[in-house]
Amino acid sequence: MTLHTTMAPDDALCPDKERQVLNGAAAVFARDGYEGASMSRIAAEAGVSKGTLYNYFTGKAELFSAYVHRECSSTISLMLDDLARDETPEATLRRIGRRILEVLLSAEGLAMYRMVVAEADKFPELAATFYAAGPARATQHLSDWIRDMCRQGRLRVEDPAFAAEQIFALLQTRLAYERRLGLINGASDAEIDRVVDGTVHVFMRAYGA
Amino acid sequence: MTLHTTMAPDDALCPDKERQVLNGAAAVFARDGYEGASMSRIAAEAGVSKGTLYNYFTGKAELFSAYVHRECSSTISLMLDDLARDETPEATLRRIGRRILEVLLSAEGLAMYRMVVAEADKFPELAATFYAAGPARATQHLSDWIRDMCRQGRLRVEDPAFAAEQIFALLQTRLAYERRLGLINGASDAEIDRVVDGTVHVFMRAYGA
Amino acid sequence: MTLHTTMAPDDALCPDKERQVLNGAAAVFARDGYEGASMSRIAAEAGVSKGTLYNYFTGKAELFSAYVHRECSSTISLMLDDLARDETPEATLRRIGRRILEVLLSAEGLAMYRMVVAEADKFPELAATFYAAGPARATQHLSDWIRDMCRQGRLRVEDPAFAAEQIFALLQTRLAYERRLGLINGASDAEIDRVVDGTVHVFMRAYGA
Amino acid sequence: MTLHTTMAPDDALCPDKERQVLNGAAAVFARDGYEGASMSRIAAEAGVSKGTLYNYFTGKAELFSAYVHRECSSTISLMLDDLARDETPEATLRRIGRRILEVLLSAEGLAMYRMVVAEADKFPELAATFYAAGPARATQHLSDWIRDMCRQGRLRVEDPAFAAEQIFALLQTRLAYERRLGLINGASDAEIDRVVDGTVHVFMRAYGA
DNA sequence: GATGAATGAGGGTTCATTCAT
DNA sequence: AATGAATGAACCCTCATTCAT
Repeated sequence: MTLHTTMAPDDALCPDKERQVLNGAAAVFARDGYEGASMSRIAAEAGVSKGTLYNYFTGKAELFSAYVHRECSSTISLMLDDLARDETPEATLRRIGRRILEVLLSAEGLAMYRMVVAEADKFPELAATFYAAGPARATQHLSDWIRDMCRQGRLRVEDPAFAAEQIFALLQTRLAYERRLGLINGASDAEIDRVVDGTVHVFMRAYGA
Repeated sequence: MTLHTTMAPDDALCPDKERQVLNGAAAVFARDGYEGASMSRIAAEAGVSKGTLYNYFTGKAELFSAYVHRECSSTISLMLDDLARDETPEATLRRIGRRILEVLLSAEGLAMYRMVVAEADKFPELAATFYAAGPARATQHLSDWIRDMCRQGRLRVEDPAFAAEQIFALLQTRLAYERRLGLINGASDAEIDRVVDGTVHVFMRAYGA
Repeated sequence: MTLHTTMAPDDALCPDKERQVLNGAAAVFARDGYEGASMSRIAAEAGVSKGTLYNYFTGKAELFSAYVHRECSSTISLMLDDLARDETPEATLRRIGRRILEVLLSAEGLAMYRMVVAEADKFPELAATFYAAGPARATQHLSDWIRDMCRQGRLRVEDPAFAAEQIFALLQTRLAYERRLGLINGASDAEIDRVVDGTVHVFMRAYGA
Repeated sequence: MTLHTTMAPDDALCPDKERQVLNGAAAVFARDGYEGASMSRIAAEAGVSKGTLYNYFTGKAELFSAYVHRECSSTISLMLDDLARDETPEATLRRIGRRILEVLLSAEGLAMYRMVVAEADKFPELAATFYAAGPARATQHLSDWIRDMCRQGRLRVEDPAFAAEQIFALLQTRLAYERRLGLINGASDAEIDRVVDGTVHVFMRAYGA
């Protein structure tokens, strides 16, 4: 039973010192990676004692896993967007493509990708979770839309799932690749537009009705 | 003790105890990543003493750097292939695309990518080296070819460099992504063909004359 | 909430949540020893919270002390037996010797002995308590009996106290020693008889009238 | 860095920094027991760094094991003594009994006994080693002697092995028991004589020819 | 009286690195 | 040039204990 009065705002927060811990973990894991992170630094970052970490998670691995799961549920799912009806396929693709690319380029998306790729062998389950929450969901979304467009005669695609994955891949031209390698630290709107436009252009030429 | 003369065969090899060290480092780094690797294990794997490591490299970071540089010079450069003249652009693209994809899916290429992405913030120079030796070279190669094809009137491309990067991105549809996440451990020829064909198909539709 | 009245059956028990704690402590101490035991495990074993432990005992040391004292008052005192009158000294000695040996070989007696010996330097008072409750009482008992037998002319003993301690020592031939070292996990009736008979035999030959 | 010359005596010692470690371990284990000992304290006591401990032993358990084995090979084996021919059985028994008892009462013998009993469940192999090196060897020795005396017609014993164990048990009357419990810190010659004489007396009365 | 979240010191162990040989 | 013993900081984790609820 926690608090009584006057702490309404904390009420939604305080039961979750676990959240506090996870936030600290997120900051440190994102900065240092799994192996590079230390429980001491996480505790310091979270503003709790080292022991407290172990009151909520059985160890570093489980804390990492919880962090990845939470991030997959929240950040990554921002990728999805509504597919409005009354607009050209180009416009839809441009809008949703931009959304996806922005997530890929975001600090959270980048950190997630790096860690999950780096530790894929050690945490196969996390890689699967990440894949399901991110790329799989995005391409599924795109695939559904493609199928719809085909039905409307506005696209002609034999293998919508594969075509969706090609969109996803095309969005990772240049910017995403360079960002993952730390060669760039962000991207201007113009640069993003360039990639998205390139994706739309190629896709429509290849699959437009 | 007979030494130098009688060991001619070793002579070409032994001066490179450095190579021996690097081979050990390669095995351990590829398996455990940078943070996960230990100098002890590298020494053991290389069959030398721990001290010897420090006779050739100032520390773990430099050893890692040397390993990445070497790998970039050797393995990764396999990506390039001759661009024969008397064949269709499709055939050339298919051939070179396959070569690139095979490197991306190889154990060495995978390990390299994972490490360099994971440690990009800590070793920016290595990320740049990797990028230059791998993606940049491959896309440069493709770009030159595209420009040539345009001159021959067989392709129509406004921004050859960007189009080349799109090819590179399209080749990373599905297989490369899943491999990096450890969701698959390899790919059949048919699967590779599927991706390469998809790349060629989309590219030619988008940029064919 | 109905509380006190309706819980009469528990009433006799519950005041002794202390007992519950001690039972948990007994299980864990006996299994893990003093240093090896943890307050967490004791709380879990007892089915109470960790904090409750400190409501009844000031700390681990006092809890251990209380446990040892209780065990000394209960289990160990089983060693004593009536010394019937109308039977041969051999018969009495055999009966009481068997009783003592069985306690020494019991799980409780073994655990007690091990802990009290292991921590004798850290808990001198407990060693004294154990000694008083166990060996001292047993040998006192035997000593009284010997003196009685001497008075009746059935034994001839100069130093009854010492002779009693010799009985106690003789009972620890083989079985007790091996059990304490974990070389055996128990003893058959025949094995016990062998030791008891040997004790009686030697003692009567040495001190029989 | 230590020294160069003038340390000839250390020459036989210094190759064995392992010995230095073991000596530190001996001091700490003997004082604190296995669980109570800490690798930090052992390192400090040995005058080496904590890391050095792990250059010689894989961990605390192995270090403990090595210590017990060494102690068993050295200290404990002092128990044995020659059995001269031309003296009475009483004299022999008194001499060898005293030797055994002195070892049992020694600081090393005591520490060994306590630890090996306390950790018998965790290190069964060490308990067996201790038993073989100490009690088993002593009783075997006694048993051989008894058999010899029987052949000479000076003792009459049906089960020499068991009788030997009875001697061993009788020697542990009072002094050994109280010492193990920390009730006494040593024993005077007179006290030792008292126990040894008591042992000889009882044994000869029981088994003398 | 009972709880269990929070603590921080200390546990055993591994590490990259140094340096006398 | 090569060794590997030695180091001590830092690692992850467990502990006995406290205290607000």
